[in-house]
Amino acid sequence: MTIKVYNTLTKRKEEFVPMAPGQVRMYVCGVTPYNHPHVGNARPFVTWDVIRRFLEHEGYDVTHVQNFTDVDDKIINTANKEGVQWFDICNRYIDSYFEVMDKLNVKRAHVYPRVSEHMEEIVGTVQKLIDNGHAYVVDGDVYYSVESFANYGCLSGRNLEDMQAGARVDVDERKHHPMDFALWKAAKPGEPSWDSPWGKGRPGWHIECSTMSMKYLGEQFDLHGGGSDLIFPHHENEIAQSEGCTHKSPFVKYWLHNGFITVNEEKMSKSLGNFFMVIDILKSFDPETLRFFIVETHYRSPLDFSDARLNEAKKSLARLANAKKGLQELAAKMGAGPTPRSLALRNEAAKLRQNFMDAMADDFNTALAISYMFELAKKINAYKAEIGEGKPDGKLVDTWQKVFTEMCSIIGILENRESNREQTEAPKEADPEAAAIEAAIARRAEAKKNKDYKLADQIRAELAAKGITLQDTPQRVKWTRG
RNA sequence: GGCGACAUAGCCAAGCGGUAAGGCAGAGGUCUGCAAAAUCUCUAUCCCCAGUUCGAUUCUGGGUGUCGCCUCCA
Repeated sequence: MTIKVYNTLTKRKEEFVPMAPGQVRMYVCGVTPYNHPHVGNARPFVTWDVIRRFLEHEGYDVTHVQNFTDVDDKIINTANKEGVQWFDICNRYIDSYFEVMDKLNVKRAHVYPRVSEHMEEIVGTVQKLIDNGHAYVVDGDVYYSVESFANYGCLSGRNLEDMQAGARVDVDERKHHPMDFALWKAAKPGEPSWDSPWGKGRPGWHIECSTMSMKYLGEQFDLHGGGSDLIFPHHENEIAQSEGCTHKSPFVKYWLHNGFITVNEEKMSKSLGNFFMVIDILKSFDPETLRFFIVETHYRSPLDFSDARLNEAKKSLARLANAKKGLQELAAKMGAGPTPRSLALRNEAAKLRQNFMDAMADDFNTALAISYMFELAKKINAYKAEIGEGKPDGKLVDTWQKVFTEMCSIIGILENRESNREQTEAPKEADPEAAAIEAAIARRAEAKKNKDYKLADQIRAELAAKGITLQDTPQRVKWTRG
């Protein structure tokens, strides 16, 4: 199947053809571990997880590399504030990163390189850029000379003159050009530093990604992703560094960028202080709901975050979960032979599957793809109602289960993971009034049995007054505290 | 100031040349002692103005509005 991707580099949707047949090498910009991941952080990783799942589904052998920027001002500041070592901060929040992403059902990357573990290679890249005439040394700092790289601005669609005119940064007199950026920063007192030919210091922000991506994926590779705020300067600089180093172009064939999560239509970011940490969201919503919320919208569109939106996602997801449950009930019945109706439904299932795959192949259009999951759910529910107590077409049920499971595994939802159950079930066990409530339910059942509906309704009303909602089901009476 | 994106039903959100997927909410029905839950059915001419075209939500130009990047940021 031909996959199309929107390439930021060319600003077009292009046919995806990996450099080596059957293999995809992808690099995703990871986090700076100085705080717990917030919802805005979660979006790219869920997005890239779905991309990876789909590519793997299509038979590609995917190598996924994602960095940790563990040498950074924000980390140093946090460490100083807490009076601990910088690496203590990193370890704490890297652990938190994995904990959160595991809950969100994000597959682990194959390699998680850290800046602090690649100093030799980084110094090597900087040296090479100096040797190639793309960088210069000033007082222990090393800067990249943007004028030395003809293609500077190719990714972000800017040119040096425009940027200079609107520059908001203070001009450092020592730089050859105001837009020149640091590859290596001379050490300041009290900061972690590493040895280099230019004296003790630490790497600039952008050089790590060039160095580490090339180390693990080669001098040129297929996919590079991240939030769209990274297009400039981070990814622009990566291209300048990597191509300046190797003289091979393109450094990356396809650049993909996700849109932002906003709050009240404003970008959610740590600097604006309007961010929500994932661990806090998970106190009131299960991780699958958050994942579904993210994946319900196309990855390049902005996505506004709120409890109301999350609640909608929760209800939508419950609809799919119900269909899945219905399907399992059908499967438990064990089937009969086909009917004209069930044969037609089998064909429709194949069509829906194809539509789903086509949507995914069109720049990973999860929003469209998921709409076919809902259509499938509707077919399942309708058929289940039609046959009532009768036997379903066994092959139809098999087909549905296969298709539904396949769709779920690409989107990464409804995969029966333990973590999804944890919080929906747990609070009830802990409810101190559980015994009293169960007793009231038993009294109501007795009243119903005697057709004393007045008493039964009264008991229900009393519980409702305490915030307990009852739900009669064929098996038992469920109750929830709302 | 420079660069870029977006504007579709009450809300969210796909589609991007042939008269609008899906979800939430709402209305009506089924089921249930009644509810709840579940489920089924129904609900839009696509910001404005010009133009291209047999035909535009979809292309072009001009407005208006919102957002992002240019400073750490996913």
